[in-house]
Amino acid sequence: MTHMLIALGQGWACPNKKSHIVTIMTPAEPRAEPRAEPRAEPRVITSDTPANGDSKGASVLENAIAVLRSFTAEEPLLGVTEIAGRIGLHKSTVSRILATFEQEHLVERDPESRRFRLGLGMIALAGPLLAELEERRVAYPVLRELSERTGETSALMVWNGNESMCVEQIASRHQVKHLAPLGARYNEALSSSVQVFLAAEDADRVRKLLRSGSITLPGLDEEALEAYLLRLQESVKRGWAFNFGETSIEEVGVASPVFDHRGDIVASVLIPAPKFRVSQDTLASLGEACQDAARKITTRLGGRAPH
Amino acid sequence: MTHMLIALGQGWACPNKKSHIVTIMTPAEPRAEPRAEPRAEPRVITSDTPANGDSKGASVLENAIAVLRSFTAEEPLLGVTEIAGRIGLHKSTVSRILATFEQEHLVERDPESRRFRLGLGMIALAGPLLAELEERRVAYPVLRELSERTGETSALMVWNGNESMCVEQIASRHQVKHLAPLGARYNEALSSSVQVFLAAEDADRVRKLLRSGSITLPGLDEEALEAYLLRLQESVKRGWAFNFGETSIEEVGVASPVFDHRGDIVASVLIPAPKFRVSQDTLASLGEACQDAARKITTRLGGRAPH
DNA sequence: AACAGCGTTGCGTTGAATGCAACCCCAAAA
DNA sequence: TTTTGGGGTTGCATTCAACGCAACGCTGTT
Repeated sequence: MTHMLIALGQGWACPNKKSHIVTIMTPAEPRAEPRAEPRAEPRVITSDTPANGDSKGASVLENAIAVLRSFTAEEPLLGVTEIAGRIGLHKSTVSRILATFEQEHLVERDPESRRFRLGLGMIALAGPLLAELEERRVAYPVLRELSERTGETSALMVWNGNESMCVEQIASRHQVKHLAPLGARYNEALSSSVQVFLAAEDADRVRKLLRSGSITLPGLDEEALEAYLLRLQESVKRGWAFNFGETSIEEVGVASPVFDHRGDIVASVLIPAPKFRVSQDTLASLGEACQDAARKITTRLGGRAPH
Repeated sequence: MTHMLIALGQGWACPNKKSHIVTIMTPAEPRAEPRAEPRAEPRVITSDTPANGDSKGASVLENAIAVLRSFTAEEPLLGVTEIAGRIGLHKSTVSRILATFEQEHLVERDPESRRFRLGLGMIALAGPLLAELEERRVAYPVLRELSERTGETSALMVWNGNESMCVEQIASRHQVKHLAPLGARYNEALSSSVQVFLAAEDADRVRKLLRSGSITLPGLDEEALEAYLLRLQESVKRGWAFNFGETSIEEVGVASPVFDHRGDIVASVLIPAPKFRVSQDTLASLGEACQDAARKITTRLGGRAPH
């Protein structure tokens, strides 16, 4: 148990939740695409492989989205066959989907390698959304400074679909680091950013979420539930929440809330880090740095802590 | 003719073009969606309306993309019927498309209004792309300062598909202002940002582009073409290009290039403004401010002017 | 209470997405 | 030079799923 951390900072109090923030669920890890084995098995699509589970019954749209999702920051350039193999679709299908996307500027092809990449049309699509996410841009320089200061990765998370989702991230300068892609989602109760968001919900709703399994808490029973609620309160008082290797033996995390002008929580600042690099003391200092950054963002957003 | 503007600043010289930058075409105005009349005519889809031109032959994918495109920064919340009316599809079709998107987090629904908005899944999709567009984030504070200083809208444009496309924009504080949505594309030769990009191409390629009509120049003939090429050179010397009501009687614009470390052009800073607010003198000062901002961004990108 | 507008759902038809295989193209190997 | 191979595209027939329709459920209004 790592509960006994010093309560410094002055915490935040239970606010009501913000507007456009809704519900879902999922595991935590790099989060593989819902469909298709990451790569392995080139999928020998012969007569007896009508479509194994994966792409089966998937509508064009779902397939198309899967195609778009196969582009990542690490591998921005992909070939038709490559994509087809990964998501378990036929070459020709993928080729046609890509052709449509290309014509709509959602993908473009690298002139030399002849492979595909996401096109700038995506920006246009996501534009209206990006415009709304004022927090992102405000947060960016603050996160940068935070990562500079702590040396660790920092991220801006929002609560969406009962999951904590990453909308901005600055990579740690260290070799070993926690790095989740933009859009990664987390729903473990013990994840520090999830704690921050749940602390802003009222207790009954938290109970319901945990009981329903939307938010996962290992060894869930009534006792554990109440202990968890207590822990949330402590986090509020402390000003930041932590996860000391509780979701994964190798990871720790601290998180702190960002509020809007109404005192509603709109985001949280998260610092994930490899456990070996963080002792309980350094965890506390990370927590304070995190809280500090979150406050800065809150201020720049014209927000204020609740109460 | 507004050619005789003073040549101050020290200009930039002809660089080679940057990597992922390709080709297309289109008109200039707010650029209505390729498909479907903006709104008018609710489309009385009766038996004798098989599908008039618009959605005709449109694949599911194209329809789906059209649905996503109907969300704008001005109208982020849309209902099924509303969307269906605009893009000329059946309610049920749109409803089903949205259902799929919702399940993939690409749209979500506003709890109270029950209407749809873009979902954060879009961020995840566009993420790999956003990560690449380092220029955007670097440019943001600079643009903000630029708009602050000039009072006008400022934008970051990139060259994509033989069109100049907006990837970042700060709105003017004035009531009357030029405002194009993120992702808006321009292909008129006289548009100032287009001039900046073309000035970075070699003359032969520019000739080809103009002759092919990919880039539009009113009254195009050999003479006009050579005059245009000369104008590009002047822009380079001056350090910024301008468009003094030449694409539209009510608009003016100035633009200046942003370079990467190799001296390749990667973007341009554009200040569009209503003509009535800008004299030739103020145009020059806008141009200088623009150039200044572009240089700042270049520097922060670790870039340098060519030569 | 009746109405009107909106979103969803079942159903039958038909059109379009799929898988396949042949083909094209480029590049590396022979 | 020819040959071979991998990757991408295209024509075709099949079949499945997307479409339009209309009926329904819901909510808020007159």
